[in-house]
Amino acid sequence: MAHWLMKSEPDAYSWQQFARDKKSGWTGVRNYQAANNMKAMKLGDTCFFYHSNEGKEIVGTMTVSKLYHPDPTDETQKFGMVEVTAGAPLKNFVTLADIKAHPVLKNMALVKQSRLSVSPVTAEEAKIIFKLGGLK
DNA sequence: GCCAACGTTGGC
DNA sequence: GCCAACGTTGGC
Repeated sequence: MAHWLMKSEPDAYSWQQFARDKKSGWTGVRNYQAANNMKAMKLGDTCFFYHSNEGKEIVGTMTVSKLYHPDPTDETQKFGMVEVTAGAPLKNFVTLADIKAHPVLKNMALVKQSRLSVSPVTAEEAKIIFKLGGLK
């Protein structure tokens, strides 16, 4: 089971809103690398919800509930989307500062490729995030 | 608000 | 196919 991290600016779409919606189509990705990562997702994969700009922290989990398919909001029809279902909020948010201070997490794609909005998370990284986040 | 990083576009 | 110009993301 793979793990991923997906970013959203809370001004645009927050975790709080997502938790109310229960599930959401992840539209608006216009970057090939991010789209390729979504293409690689399988049903049931776990994703971390990261608040970019405001907050800069991992706030919750979600699972992939619909595979990659065309994004109707993309007029060029080049990019797709997945649907994700809300999981649990982290008990303790894992901040970017926490991540950068951690010997393992500091090598996350999130840090290395700061502009990539959908990035892979290794099994080891996921385990640490769950632990720091107070889950499992 | 600034700016570094980086992806995309378009002229040649 | 190269590369300069430009736009966007996102941390600080």
